[in-house]
Amino acid sequence: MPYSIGQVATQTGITEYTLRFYDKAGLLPFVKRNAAGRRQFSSADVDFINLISCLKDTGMSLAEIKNFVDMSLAGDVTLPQRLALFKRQQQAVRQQIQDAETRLAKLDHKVRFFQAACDAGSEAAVTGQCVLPVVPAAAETPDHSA
Amino acid sequence: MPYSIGQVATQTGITEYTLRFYDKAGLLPFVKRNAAGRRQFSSADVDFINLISCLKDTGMSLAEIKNFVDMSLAGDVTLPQRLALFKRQQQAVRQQIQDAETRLAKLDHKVRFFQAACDAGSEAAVTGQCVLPVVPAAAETPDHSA
DNA sequence: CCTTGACTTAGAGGCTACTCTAAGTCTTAT
DNA sequence: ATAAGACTTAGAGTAGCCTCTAAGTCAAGG
Repeated sequence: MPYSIGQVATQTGITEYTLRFYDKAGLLPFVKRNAAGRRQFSSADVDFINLISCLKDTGMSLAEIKNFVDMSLAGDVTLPQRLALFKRQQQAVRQQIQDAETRLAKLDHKVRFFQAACDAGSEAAVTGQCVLPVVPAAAETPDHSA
Repeated sequence: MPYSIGQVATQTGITEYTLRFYDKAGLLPFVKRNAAGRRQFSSADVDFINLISCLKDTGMSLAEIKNFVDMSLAGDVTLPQRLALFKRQQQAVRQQIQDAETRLAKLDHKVRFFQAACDAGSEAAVTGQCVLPVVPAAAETPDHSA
């Protein structure tokens, strides 16, 4: 028992507009139509759409995803390429996590800085305790601007 | 000794175009000009630009960053708001890391699936061992397509 | 003086990924 | 039969973020 586009939109949280957009873009070549030309999604289709969402969230562009879809349609010959693609994406996500952790550390630093500044009631009071400068402080230099 | 826009571009990896774009967008109101109207970046400016990069990488929009810049210029009154902003962004990044880990697990699963499929030489051979279906398999159903 | 090259501006163009409108078709219930 | 509501298409519009062009200014070297 197939699903309509509206039902899939509800299930996946992707709007009908976007689903049609993906279809137009060649990301959903497997979706069947009924006699009236309406899309009929199987639950395997829905699962695949969720996979697309997942890939997109890892930072894969629609073009790359289309590439993967095309490979999938091409059959078993492309298995090694698809394996390679997922390994690459795996690495990419690992890198993303590392980068995010680096940024988190910077944010932690900032939070400590602003906590101290808030407690002290002024930024100038804690400047110098923080490596990351905030706006060339109006408080720090006597100011000789125009 | 101040830096030119070209030097800052080299140092930060942000193109001159983008730096000017950021300036136009009000993200760099602190950058001074020389008599000829050319931008002169201090090293504090460069540090701040790196902070902007960092915030952008955490998913903050330029509009939000502008908001932060404006608050910084407004002085110590906005310290609590800035603290709150960084705390929010900290939480956002923690969430991003969690989400990335969830996706990484899915990718790991996919890699295992395709590794098995590659070893077996066909997708059909390992289908059913994987929750995430790949394209409504040409291999699984007898196929009655056009 | 004149060229080279780094800078200035305003504004046009481009890319990705939607998001929506318009006009029309199909399905279902009353 | 007809009205409501979910669907169809092509194509225009939007948002965010650059990216570049054109035309001009300025400083230093030959």
